[in-house]
Amino acid sequence: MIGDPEIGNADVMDLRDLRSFAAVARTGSFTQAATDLGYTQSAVSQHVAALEQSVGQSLLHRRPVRLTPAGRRLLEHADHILLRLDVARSELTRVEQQPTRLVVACTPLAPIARLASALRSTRIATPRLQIAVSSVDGAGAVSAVASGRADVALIDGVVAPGNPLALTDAGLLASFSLDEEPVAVALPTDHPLRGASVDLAALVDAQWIDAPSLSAPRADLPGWQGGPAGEPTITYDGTDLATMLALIANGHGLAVLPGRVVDGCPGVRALPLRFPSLVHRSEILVLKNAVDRHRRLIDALRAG
Amino acid sequence: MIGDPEIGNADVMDLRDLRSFAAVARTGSFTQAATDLGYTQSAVSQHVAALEQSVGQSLLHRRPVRLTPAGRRLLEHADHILLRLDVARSELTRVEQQPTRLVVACTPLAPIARLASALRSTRIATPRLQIAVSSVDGAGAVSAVASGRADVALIDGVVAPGNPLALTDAGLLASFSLDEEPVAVALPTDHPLRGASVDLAALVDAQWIDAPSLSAPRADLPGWQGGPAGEPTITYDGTDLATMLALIANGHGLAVLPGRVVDGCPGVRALPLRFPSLVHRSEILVLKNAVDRHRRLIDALRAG
DNA sequence: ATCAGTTACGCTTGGCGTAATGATC
DNA sequence: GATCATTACGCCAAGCGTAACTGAT
Repeated sequence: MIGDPEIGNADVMDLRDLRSFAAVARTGSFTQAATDLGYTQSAVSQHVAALEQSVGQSLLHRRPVRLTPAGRRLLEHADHILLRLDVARSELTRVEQQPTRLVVACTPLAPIARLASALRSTRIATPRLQIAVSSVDGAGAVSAVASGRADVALIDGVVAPGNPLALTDAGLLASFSLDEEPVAVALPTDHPLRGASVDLAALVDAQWIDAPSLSAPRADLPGWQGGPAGEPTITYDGTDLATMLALIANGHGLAVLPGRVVDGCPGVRALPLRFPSLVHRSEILVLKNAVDRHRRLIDALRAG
Repeated sequence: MIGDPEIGNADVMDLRDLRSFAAVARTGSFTQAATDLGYTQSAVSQHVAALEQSVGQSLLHRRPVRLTPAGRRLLEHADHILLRLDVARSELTRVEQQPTRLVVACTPLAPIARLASALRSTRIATPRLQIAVSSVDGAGAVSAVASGRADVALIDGVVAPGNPLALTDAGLLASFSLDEEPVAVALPTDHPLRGASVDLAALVDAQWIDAPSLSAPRADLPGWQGGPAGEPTITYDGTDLATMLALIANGHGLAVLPGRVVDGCPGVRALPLRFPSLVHRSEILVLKNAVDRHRRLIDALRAG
């Protein structure tokens, strides 16, 4: 019967399974997901197995762990669901705390200076107000805001001009563009490449440093097409910009970074990107519910 | 730690609890929800209790069963989550069935005739194609499409002109406007009220027939303000339009209905509504994923 | 007194961890 | 052989139903 929604839905797809699946997909490892969630590898394995049986399809290739097409589809839903669950929980457990604490989640290259001046100009920063800043990746920022661990997030990323940052949003978050600044390829000063600007395509064969915690990995850059498989890439997993620049200065590889942070750094020079046209964009992220509450801060930030 | 989404989320809010809670909120009864879901009243009671303990708040007033403010907030999230879960499941369990069967969920006053002619004109109705039509309410139609029990839904409702029908959508459904036609107050032919048209406000004290399965109850009409509590109202729970019109013709009460279905019916006349300005709107509802698959049908329906 | 939701209680099952097994590099 | 996922198994607890209980009409 079409109109009867309940019969036959007995199999309700456990949320623990979904959470474990999402964690495995995110980390690429059953072991890592298990420690993240406080489970045993065994438990996570059982969760994913249960989920796969429940939907009747394989969701993950093992060894290496990668999503199947079905897994990719499910993950999108799972992310939305888990995010909304976070929001629901944080909405309901909201202790009506007086607004003496503003928690801001930031990605490493987000414009924290703007935040500081915005707080000053709006006089939000009364003595009774505390600010906690913590480096998180984009997904972490979304999660932090959704779950109420942070009130707002300042996030950044490299995208085509005018495009919003790509986030898993379930229609619950509002984001406001703060800033778009030029990006450049960061090179050692003694690098042979000269000229006023450069095509990314001209550098496919170069050695790159991916710093996924600091900036989008090269493969995720908009307009980046494949490139030859197996070309060497160094990965730096930290969030320290100085370290990253030092690695570049010492010839370990190149990276795409906002020009601002490269300029004036010894041993490194920035070569503006000609194509594809990219910008380093910053956004402020707030729960839709909370937009009004943070209106003044948002406006001050947007005003610059 | 802000950036670590996983620690402390141990309490994952069981989906069964959420489902039971939503069912209770929908039906207004623990007992009814239990039978709908195939549980015992006791189990549903435990589910809701567990959920309330989990969020630390009362979600439902009992006796009569009604949502608390916190419950209302949670229900919105729960509906979205359960809907998305339905979509996820139906996406993954999609048997790659050849398109020989088109299942259409319809609300009682939806323009099925248009569907028939659209099918003829697009020649979708080849011999190998079957059509199943079943009456469902708006929420049922959403659920039917989300879970894949129906491919498309034809839904109707009374709204202010130009406004979409209100549905719990998690950003997964696409709806297309088909039609807006005038609504009228249906009266017995011998009713004393005369004139070319009528204000709803002039009829607050009249006897009404609410037919929630057939049309929006009066209290849900846009622009309906409260009205005196306790005025008598008859309820007809069926979906049969002829019965409804017979009730009106026999003086049991008035109702707001699309003018089209009233005109020409013996014993009943339609008085156009002057204020508030309302229309009977029809929409076609499809999973966003499936819009392309059903493009021709949608276009044909919209063309009229 | 009846109806509806809650609480008590026992039983079953599901889900976890430990540990052994298997596969892949 | 090391690493990582799966399977086996036992144990505990979560969750269900039955049935007694409570309160409201």
